[in-house]
Amino acid sequence: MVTMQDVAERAGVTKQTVSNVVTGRVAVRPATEARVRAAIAELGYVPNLVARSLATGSSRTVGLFVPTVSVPFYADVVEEVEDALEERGYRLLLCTTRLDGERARRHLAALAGRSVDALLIAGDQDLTGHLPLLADARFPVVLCAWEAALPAGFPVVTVDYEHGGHLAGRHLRALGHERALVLASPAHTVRAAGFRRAFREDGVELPGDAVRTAAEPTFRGGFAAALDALRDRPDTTAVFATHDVLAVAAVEAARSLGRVVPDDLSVVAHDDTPAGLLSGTALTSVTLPKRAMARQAVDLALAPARPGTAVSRLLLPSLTPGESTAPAR
Amino acid sequence: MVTMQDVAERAGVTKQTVSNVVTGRVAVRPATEARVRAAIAELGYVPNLVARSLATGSSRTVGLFVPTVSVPFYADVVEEVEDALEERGYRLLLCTTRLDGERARRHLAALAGRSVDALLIAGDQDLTGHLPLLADARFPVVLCAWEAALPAGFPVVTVDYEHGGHLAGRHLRALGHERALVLASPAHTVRAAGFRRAFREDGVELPGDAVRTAAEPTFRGGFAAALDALRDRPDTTAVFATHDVLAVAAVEAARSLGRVVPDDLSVVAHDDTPAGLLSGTALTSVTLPKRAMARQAVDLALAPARPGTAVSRLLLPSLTPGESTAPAR
DNA sequence: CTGAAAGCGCTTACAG
DNA sequence: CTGAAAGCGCTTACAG
Repeated sequence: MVTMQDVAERAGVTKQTVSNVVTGRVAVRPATEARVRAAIAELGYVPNLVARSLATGSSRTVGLFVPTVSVPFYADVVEEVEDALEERGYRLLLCTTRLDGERARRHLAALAGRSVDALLIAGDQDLTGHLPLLADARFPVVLCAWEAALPAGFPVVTVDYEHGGHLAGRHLRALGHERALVLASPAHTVRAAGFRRAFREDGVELPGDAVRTAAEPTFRGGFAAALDALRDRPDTTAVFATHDVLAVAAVEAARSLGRVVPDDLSVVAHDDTPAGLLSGTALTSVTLPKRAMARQAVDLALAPARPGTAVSRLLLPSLTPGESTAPAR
Repeated sequence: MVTMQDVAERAGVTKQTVSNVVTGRVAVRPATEARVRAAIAELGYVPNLVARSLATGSSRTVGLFVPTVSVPFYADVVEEVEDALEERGYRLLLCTTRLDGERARRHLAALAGRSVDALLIAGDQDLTGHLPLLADARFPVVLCAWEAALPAGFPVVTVDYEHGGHLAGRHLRALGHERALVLASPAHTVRAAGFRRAFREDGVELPGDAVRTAAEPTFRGGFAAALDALRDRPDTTAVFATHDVLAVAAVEAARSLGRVVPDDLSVVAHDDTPAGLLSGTALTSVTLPKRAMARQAVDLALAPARPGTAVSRLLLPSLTPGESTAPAR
């Protein structure tokens, strides 16, 4: 293995001159620099990043916890975080927790000891029991894309999910819908609440059972719940699905009842992840600013908090019109 | 920051005795070990992994290149690799290339300099131009889940995709199907070839245009191609879709033509990733041994190749029966 | 079983 | 602009 010392000898300088050339921290006379660069090329020298990390105290690596990458939303988050890190010269150490506390604990232990400069934790996860570990971690911890149950004491960059639900509700109200249902995952009560508020503010109080919770946030679970709800309340003209797969399930359930989307039923989805494409219909959807969220979370994690810096950020979602909503008739 | 030296002083020993306790490499007298462990606990000592890496020459980290994590198959591969690594005490550095050669090159550069002990490259990727870089990488490189265009000179762990197509074909022939179509992604010619071979071996030569290539491997692309094909050859009784999304598209296209799956049309999918659930029907599918593939790739990457060790492995897929195939009538 | 020494390959003040 | 020295926090033979 060729070291900085080897390059230095070849170029007839000392190794810190080589270091100066490589890091660019200190200016080097052009002629010297040329000799050093030639030596680097001839020897095929590659700086040892581990040695650099030990000397500088920074590993140029950031850890990211996500529940899974098998859910399109988190897959997108991972790629956005990766992009943001790459732009800043950092690498990504990925840990999927599968919502398993024990896994999270093991990963946390593996990250201790300076192997990351910061840790991003995306998605509602049960951190109970790890809070002490996290609190005296030797690196900054930033929470990202959390909807509820935010543990105190950590910076967080997330989306105003309540506002997302509100946007969906306002959109449907603007189209004249009155009898609406919410098809929700158990974890999405905040989104449902925002939706309800939009209707209330516009003079329509949705009944208590307007929110139908799917036993599972899967196609099957959503399909069953949607079928059930639409049979129960056949006069329903609009559905807000808090999750993309649930939206597809709602469309299919409506279709199986002989109803056409959007003519007979309007459907608003949440987050236009690739799964949305599967329905064959571009869904009207609440869109989350994933890229902005990733970038701000990374910036927050990498820039040490100084007085006057925002320690938490709530980003606004938007509504992307599609072909799945139409005026009520 | 508390170091090994601090622990040593506290316990009244030298730091290499602390090292012996921490690594467990050398036996330590129980009484001494107890004192050391007490000191570690009192001081909250965590070994600096970067320093250890520099001393040992191993970072206990493995890099993984995948085209993307937004495709369910690769999402699964990432999680399987992560599991395999965790079991062996390694961490995962993730790089998604997005099939962009320039991204791959940058990532490769970022991994040089001993920041990983090995690199896994999953999924057909265009490595042209990076081959020299890879060839004299300072760490082992293992290819995994490649279907075609295998660059020579690297160990590879992959699936016999041709055999997967063959399984699909045999299954449909066993059900008595004769007029079959293949709905394929441009990259899946190997799977289509295996399918064709199964029919040929059973006495049925599929016409040249039996393989329909979707312009894009998306729902939309597959839907259009399937609709086109089924209109073109209305006597078709079975479809082999080389990709899960294409299978869902085929089911939907058939339905839109008033045909019922599996009664009027049998559909065999490839790889039962979560996307398959969206169709609402459990699809009969070729199943890839992702877990075995990940484990063997990791083992191959971590165990230095010795004479007599298999340097490449081809794993067998299987066929998982579902509700989307039935006897031809 | 425990201790003293050298070394892993860099960077960082600090002189010149 | 360049050089000599110390240090980052570990591990690894090697004596005792």
